[in-house]
Amino acid sequence: MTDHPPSDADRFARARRKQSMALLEDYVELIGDLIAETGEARVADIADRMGVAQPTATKTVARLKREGLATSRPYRGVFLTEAGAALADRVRARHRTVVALLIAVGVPQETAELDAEGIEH
Amino acid sequence: MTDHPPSDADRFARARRKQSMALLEDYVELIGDLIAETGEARVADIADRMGVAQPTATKTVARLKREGLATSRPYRGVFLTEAGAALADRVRARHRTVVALLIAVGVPQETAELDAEGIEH
DNA sequence: GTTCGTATTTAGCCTTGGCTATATTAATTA
DNA sequence: TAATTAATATAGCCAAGGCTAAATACGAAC
Repeated sequence: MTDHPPSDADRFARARRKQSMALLEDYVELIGDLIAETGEARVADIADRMGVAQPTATKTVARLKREGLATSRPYRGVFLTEAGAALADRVRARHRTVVALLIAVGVPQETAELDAEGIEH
Repeated sequence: MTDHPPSDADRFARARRKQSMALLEDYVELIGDLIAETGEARVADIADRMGVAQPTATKTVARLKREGLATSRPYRGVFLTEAGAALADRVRARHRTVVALLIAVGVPQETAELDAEGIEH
């Protein structure tokens, strides 16, 4: 046993769980980018890049902290924990892999870049 | 103007909107399947196939009705409107296209079937 | 024609991910 | 240093998509 063929229900449930991680991954990756690019990740920049109001970013950062992926000092920047940085690396690696795969398969580079994010999740 | 390169924010916003349609599409497709297979789409069957509690299915069906995609008579089955049936057709067509594309690219059939749903959204 | 079991709905709660408006804190500049 | 501005945080709202428990309607069987 324990090798049922996956039912619709199973697959939908899995998809829901995946999707719930996706936003956290986006945030963690973006925070890593911002720190790399500008030396710090401010909530305002995160909100701007995510296309979201600033309080929304604050709230999601709070969630990242709850999940042990980030830390922050009030009115100071946001920082990744080791777990957060590791996750950001994994996400970035996956991103590169998917883009490479799409290009290998003949998708134009620009399109590949745009589509990769969607496909990963 | 109006041809900015799409910013991160734009892309994330678009992704969010897409994703908000995805569940409705799944429901509509499933309802179409159930009607085709068994002659009717009962809430209990929908809930079961979606891997969700019955009240959750009821609530989503209510949303489908609000969006003009389905109708239902209390304690009777759920039916697709013309718009709903059209959407189901589009979703199904897209599904076939994606699977075909994956197979053409060398993905084993089983994997293709499983991955298609994720990739479409 | 009641009664009983099953299907459906309703009520009420939770989390996520948005928002706006309003504090509050930090930084800058006069 | 004091005042102003900009950044962050808090409060409180909304909809979606989950859930469980309780009420209600239907259909069947007696």
